[in-house]
Amino acid sequence: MGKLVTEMLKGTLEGIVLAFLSGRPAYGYEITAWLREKGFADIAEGTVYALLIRIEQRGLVDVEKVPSEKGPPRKVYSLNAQGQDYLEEFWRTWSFLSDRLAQLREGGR
Amino acid sequence: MGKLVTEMLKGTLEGIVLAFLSGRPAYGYEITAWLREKGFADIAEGTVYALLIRIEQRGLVDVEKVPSEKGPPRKVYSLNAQGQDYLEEFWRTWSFLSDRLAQLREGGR
DNA sequence: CCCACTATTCAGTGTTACTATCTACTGGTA
DNA sequence: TACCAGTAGATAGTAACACTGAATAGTGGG
Repeated sequence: MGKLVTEMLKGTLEGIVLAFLSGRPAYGYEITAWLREKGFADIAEGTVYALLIRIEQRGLVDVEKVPSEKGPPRKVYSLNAQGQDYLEEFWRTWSFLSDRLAQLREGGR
Repeated sequence: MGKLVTEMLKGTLEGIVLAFLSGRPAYGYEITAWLREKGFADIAEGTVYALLIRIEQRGLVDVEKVPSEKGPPRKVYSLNAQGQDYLEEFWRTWSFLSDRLAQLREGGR
């Protein structure tokens, strides 16, 4: 979609991935494929892996290495309690921003 | 509000300011005050001025220097045709992202 | 044996918002 | 007079994040 969405994704992509992980554990390659399918066609794989490492280092997810039938072992990420808390705060912040924008869009002062 | 909203604002703040300018021309100090009032309490003034310079250089706004009764002259920004186009594309991109997030929030697949 | 697919990592880049500070002009007040 | 608060804008340096492009590694098929 271009540069615009790239900038908007900053801070948001993290929430998107965490929200996905709140549904079920998943590994990087899988998450990338899901994003592509969902219309985020141009999100680079490298971006997702970097993000996963970041949220792991912040202690928002637990990681388990699982052997794969095809290719190298998968790193399966699952949202932990701290991640849940963070996700809730993400939704609060998103709501705030989203509300402001909606108001602004309707010629709101 | 903290780091979360800071990251989310990347790419969005620009749209917010452009949307405001689509209503009427305004100058930096005024925009900052309006943002504060609207709940974006911790947006630094420097951030707004830097953003205005950016959108000016991209040709999205016209600028006029207007003397002020109090303090140095104001730089009044108004959205031009190119800015209008850009704003529309901003809203399209925002809608896309916003829809995805809404879907995801309702336990969407 | 090489290629396609799966799966992850990493170095280097660009954009954006933040912090902190500086300049500059007006009016009020000690 | 000297200083300060309020108005108005500019700028240098920093941190965070997504992107590009390439490398590595394992499996199975032509």
